Amino acid sequence: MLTKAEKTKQYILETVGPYFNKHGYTGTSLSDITKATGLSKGAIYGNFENKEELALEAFNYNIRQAMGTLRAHMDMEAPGISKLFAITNFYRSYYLDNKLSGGCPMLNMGIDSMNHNSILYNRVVDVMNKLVKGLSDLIEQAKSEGAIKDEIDSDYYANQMYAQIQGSIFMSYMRNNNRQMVDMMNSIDQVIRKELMT
Amino acid sequence: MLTKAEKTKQYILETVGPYFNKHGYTGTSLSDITKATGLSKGAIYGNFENKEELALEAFNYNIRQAMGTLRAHMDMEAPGISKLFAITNFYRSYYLDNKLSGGCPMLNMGIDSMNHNSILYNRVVDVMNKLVKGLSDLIEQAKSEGAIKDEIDSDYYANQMYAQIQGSIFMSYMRNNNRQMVDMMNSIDQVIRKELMT
DNA sequence: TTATAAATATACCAATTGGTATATTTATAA
DNA sequence: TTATAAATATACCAATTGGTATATTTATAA
Repeated sequence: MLTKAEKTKQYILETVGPYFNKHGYTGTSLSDITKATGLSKGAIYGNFENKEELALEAFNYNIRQAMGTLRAHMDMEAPGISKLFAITNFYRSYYLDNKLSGGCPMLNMGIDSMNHNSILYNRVVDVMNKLVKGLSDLIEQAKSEGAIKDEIDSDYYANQMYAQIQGSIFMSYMRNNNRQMVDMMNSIDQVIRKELMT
Repeated sequence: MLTKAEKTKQYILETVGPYFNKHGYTGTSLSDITKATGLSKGAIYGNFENKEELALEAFNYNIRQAMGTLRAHMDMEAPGISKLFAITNFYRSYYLDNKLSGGCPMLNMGIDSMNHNSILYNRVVDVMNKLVKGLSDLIEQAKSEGAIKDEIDSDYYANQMYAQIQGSIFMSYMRNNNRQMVDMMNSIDQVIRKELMT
């Protein structure tokens, strides 16, 4: 069972996560935090060492939220190639899924923390590398299952795909329109079918 | 000849542009600005109405800086197809060219202003649409010159390219490495050659 | 039920925020 | 050279910043 403090901590992260995602690190003040949570500074500082630690844990929470359904899907037993298509499909609704919580935490926190806060920045880079590695591993799996050509450079394609995903996320959020993400996912699917698959 | 105030205004924008680009709107304080310029608040507020107007003009300055060499190139008389390749070539050195000034103003200001400052945000979207339109027009030009197939949807490809460019910018800045941008520009060149060209 | 520990609220801190009114300095035209 | 206009510096403002020490409240085990 969760202690009271653990519940409070969880509640703070849930409440404050979207706020940090929308407004960034310096854009979120302690008074924003106390106002949004209805808690006092005592409660905040009793559960988190300082604003930076709170922001870091809020980012981790945001990533879990944004990636939630995908991660569960990936842990299931299934062919690599079908998981690849599940990923593009996941991103087809990504814009709408994350609109209310302020957009893509990777993009938001990456840009916000660059030149600014190395702890948060390094965490973003770390998550990015893990996500790309996950993509690369899937391509390798599909290769070993005979669905994707042996000569395909999985790292290269994983990086290209992630760049295309992030670029389309950026444009969709700028234009307040899902269109670019759908177009890009269709395009990635086509590359998988025409260039990668056996 | 420039008046003293005009020179000062220019000097402020040059000095403060990279600062806003690196640290964002809320991350740049008036005291940062006076410290960086060596000028007083009187000088700042004598030349700009408020912090927001200064940030907007600094963004415009940053865009001009980042796009400078490209714009001149585009205004010259040349076949559309060669201008398209000039664009991918321009972005091959974009990461390094804009590293010192704090990265891509579109990406930085877009994310910084989203949910936060509608004037700056709208300006980013406006510039984005103009840049994509420019790409689309080039494809159309190349079509009329017989270099690109008639059935190609120029708007679609222009949007795809811009998303790919921005995504690779993001990854390159996160990883502090030009690699992703070069790979992506090569990939775009290939699409132009294999899918678009006659 | 009570003593103690855990959790939260309150009151306060110096430093900084964006901005303004006014004083002072610097440029310009006659 | 001087009067005036333009430009910049200074001194000040209330509000807000992240953070802390301590008081108070709430949960927990005996």
